[in-house]
Amino acid sequence: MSRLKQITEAVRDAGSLGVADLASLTGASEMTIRRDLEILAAQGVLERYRGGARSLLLRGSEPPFALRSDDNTAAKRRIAAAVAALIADGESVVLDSGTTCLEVARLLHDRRLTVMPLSLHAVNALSSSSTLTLLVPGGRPRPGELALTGPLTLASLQSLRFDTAVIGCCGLSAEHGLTAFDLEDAAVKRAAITSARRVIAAVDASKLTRTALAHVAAVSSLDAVVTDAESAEGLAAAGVAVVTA
Amino acid sequence: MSRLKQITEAVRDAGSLGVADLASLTGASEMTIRRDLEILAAQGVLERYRGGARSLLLRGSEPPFALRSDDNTAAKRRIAAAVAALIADGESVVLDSGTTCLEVARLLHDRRLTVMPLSLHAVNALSSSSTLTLLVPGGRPRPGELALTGPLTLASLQSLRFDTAVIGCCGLSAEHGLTAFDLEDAAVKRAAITSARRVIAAVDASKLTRTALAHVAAVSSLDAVVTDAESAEGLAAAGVAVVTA
DNA sequence: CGTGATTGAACAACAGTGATGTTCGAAACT
DNA sequence: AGTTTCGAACATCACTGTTGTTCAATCACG
Repeated sequence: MSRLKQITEAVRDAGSLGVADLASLTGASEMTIRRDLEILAAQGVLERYRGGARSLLLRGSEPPFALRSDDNTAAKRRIAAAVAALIADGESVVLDSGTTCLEVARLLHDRRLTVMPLSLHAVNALSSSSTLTLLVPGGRPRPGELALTGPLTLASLQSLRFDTAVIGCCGLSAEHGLTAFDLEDAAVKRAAITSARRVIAAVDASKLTRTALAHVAAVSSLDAVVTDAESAEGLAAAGVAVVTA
Repeated sequence: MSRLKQITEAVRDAGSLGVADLASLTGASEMTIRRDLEILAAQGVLERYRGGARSLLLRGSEPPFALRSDDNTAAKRRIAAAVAALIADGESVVLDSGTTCLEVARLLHDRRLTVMPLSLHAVNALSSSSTLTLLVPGGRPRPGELALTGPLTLASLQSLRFDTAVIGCCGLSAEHGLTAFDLEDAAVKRAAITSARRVIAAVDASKLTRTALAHVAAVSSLDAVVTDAESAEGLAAAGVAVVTA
């Protein structure tokens, strides 16, 4: 586990912690801790005060992108591979934001497709491809996440029709459907689902036990769920094709 | 001068050249030349054949972004600084593609502005800013240049009104006005100019002696021209404020 | 179909970059 | 005023990316 994540979690659990505490916890020098705190403060994870830092992470919010990106990479890669296998050459695809979908983007780099990613991370991963047609939606990128949101994004989606939408999410359950932490993100995901003929959700096991604030769509609007969890009976019962990666 | 640019120009001037020729010309090993040719072929600069490469650069087209980006940096920085000085805090700015405008983007990173860049390079340069409101236009990024073009870009521009447009160009003269190499780019530039109250052109001296294929706008639609050239009387006579950086 | 030239994969050497620790003067809190 | 904390500057180290070398495979041409 990276030191930044270790610090983030320690500060979150304790509410606030001193620089010396974090130095002895991580084994790094105090100077390094200060540099880390500066980075994390810039990401909005915590707030510095003289001698230490206090957490800014609310319950029900998400740790920032940079800290999630190398979480569970093995599972994400497996899920992403299964999603990529469901997509046929020549299709047009709208690709949601988030770390799992970013892995999907990497696997699509050399395919022959039309792709509209909903985050700048995925745009960057794909912008060097010479085989696919890359479409960038308009919008305001949320800091860190770089997920595109707002009226420009919605307008871009509404003017197009895709074969497939690949949606990541923060929570998924048969009862509450697809949920997201961010309200604007939820609106974008909804627009992406509406503009696609087929909807694939890419969901790692941890998401199946969680429900986030904003409702995106009912399970019935999904065509397939790709997951690494074995226990997805609830979803299968709701009439969705469950693909286990 | 970088070896890649040296190779590009040598091959362009000779039409085609052998690997051994390029190795002795640059002083690098043949293996390195082969690796360079692979890179340049991927950029569409040239075409490889067994034993050498032949140029694909047409007269009237532009060398790719990666090769222009560290050309004349000193002049570009000066021009960019003068442009940035013309922009007041709180303004909304649409920022054209190209290497000069990318320098402007870098200088705007910590300002309090609303900025819509027309190339992904500038988007990336600005996406880590916490002070400015970044708007991404939709569109299809042109390979290498990463300039956004197409109907999505035009729609994004048409739905907004900016205080200032900062336009780079490929050619500028009192007689032929502002010109660009790429037709789609020209349409985007035109839309940017239309959607802004004030138009600033950022033009290094080499552009003032050139005219490119696509007409963008007459000199009279510009409010100011920022350049490093001394001899801009023609433009001043046409009624434009000329700022010498 | 053979022969010589060309290619690219694999490895080694090297330089440039980024991360970490240490020191020390300046700033901040008590 | 005294103590603590902070961050700039420099040294060190690991790592990454670039270059060169070697060699087996491939290609073009006679």
